Amino acid sequence: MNLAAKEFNSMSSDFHLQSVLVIDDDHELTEMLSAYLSGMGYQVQVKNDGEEGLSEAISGRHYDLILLDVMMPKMDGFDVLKKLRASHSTPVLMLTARGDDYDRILGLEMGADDYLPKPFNHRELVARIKAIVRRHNLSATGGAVEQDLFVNGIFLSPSSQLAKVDDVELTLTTTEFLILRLLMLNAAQRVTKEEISLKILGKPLQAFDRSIDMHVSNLRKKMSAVAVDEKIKTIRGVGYMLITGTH
Amino acid sequence: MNLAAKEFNSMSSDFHLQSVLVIDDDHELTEMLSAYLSGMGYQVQVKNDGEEGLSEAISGRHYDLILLDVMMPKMDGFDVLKKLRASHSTPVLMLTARGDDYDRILGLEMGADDYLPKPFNHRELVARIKAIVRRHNLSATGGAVEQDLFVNGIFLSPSSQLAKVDDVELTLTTTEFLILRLLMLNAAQRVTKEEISLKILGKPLQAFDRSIDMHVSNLRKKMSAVAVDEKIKTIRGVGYMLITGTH
DNA sequence: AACGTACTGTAAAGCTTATGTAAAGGTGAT
DNA sequence: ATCACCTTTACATAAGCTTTACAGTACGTT
Repeated sequence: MNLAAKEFNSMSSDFHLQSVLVIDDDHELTEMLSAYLSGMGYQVQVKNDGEEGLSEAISGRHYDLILLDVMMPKMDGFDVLKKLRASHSTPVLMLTARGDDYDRILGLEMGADDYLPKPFNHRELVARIKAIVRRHNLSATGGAVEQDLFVNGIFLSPSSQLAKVDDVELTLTTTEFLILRLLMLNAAQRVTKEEISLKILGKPLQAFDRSIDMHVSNLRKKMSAVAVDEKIKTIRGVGYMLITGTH
Repeated sequence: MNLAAKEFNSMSSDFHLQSVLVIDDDHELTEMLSAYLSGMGYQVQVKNDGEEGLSEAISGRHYDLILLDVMMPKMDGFDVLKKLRASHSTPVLMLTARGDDYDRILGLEMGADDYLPKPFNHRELVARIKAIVRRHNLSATGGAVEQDLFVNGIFLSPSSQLAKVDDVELTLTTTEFLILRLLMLNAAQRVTKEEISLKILGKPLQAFDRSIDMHVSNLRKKMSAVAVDEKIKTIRGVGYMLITGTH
């Protein structure tokens, strides 16, 4: 599972965006993080010092992820993390600046899920978030059960990440699985590439970006090896749509 | 009607920018950009240094897009972007020259909506502008659900981009779909070609431009293959009108 | 009624851009 | 280091928008 997994979990049960708490005293950085993550559809809360950040983190409000700076006045990231871990197991991604005490970072096993050295670009950030959310979801299995889907001969079982077409099992990658699921959840409705990119790949669709086309192409190839009829329709200039067959 | 226009914009594949701010100290380039963008019907404002550019950007005047050079004297593009982001979320396309500080670009990557390395050609510029505006418009209208329409035996479902005439499904292009939709939203009312051109094609109607006639012609051809009665009436010298049948 | 003009219908050609996909390249996980 | 997978590149193809060309039509004028 990747970044989209959480969002896609909540899509089936309840429409509630993934929420992220950003704790960093660098206003420029938090502005940019906020803009970027909001652009990805997440609800973002920003706190610009450790104390405020901690009280927000343990306020009772739910966060799916906390981005936590190490170097901050008053209470630094390690202190925040220590106090937070006393009561919460929220995933934490630590943001470390060059020059931070690497021995301390490496030596301490305080429960941060990962470390991301500054400066970082959005690709690195997305990759780390994916990794964290995946790990966290693996251990937190008790949550909402996702419904199996069955549309036009395609069977999807999210709990086992199993896909069958006409009773033949397919081997899909996680991304392929999630795209197929998004299309099935919106069967017979247009799904834009922008939406797919944001929800599944976790990044805005860039000009000349062909990766979604490739995933869809691979999906089609795998499905057509089993069933003859077209399952995914192209809507030129817009995106894709799952064919329901009930026209 | 305003509402309809807004609704329809959210599904149009092409968006018409109103105003663009260009911030670059290269006079030659800004003149070229200004000429080119003006030629496309946009209102273009040019500032040739970072400070002026920033104050213009936050002056209160609305801009749909800012083209921002990285390398400038006094205040460079990153500084402008940082200060701008403190209060504005205007889409920004950064223009980066080879030799710009690549680490910095990576580190601050998430502040801008896209980067365009110089030198660039017009096609690439247009493609990236489109991508940015499309993204921006999507997040602005993302949740809006568009209503199905049913007029005179024609059924339109925007969510599936499906059109049926007398229960027979039609295969329409996006432009045809949008024109039909505009006519249905204004059923039994005259819709000028000028309006169709502006709203659907995103450009003013030019002399001798026959493309709308062609789209309507194609629409009629597809519909008449299914239903015998005329659905679209020509209003000579004005435009077209959807016939309601109840007259 | 005949004529002229401007507009419209539409087939066909031209042109631009989006898409499909193989192959190469890159990246994180193991 | 290897693997699995995601992304980018490159090119052929398809889709569809626009232009061209010409025939037909409305409509006012003579």
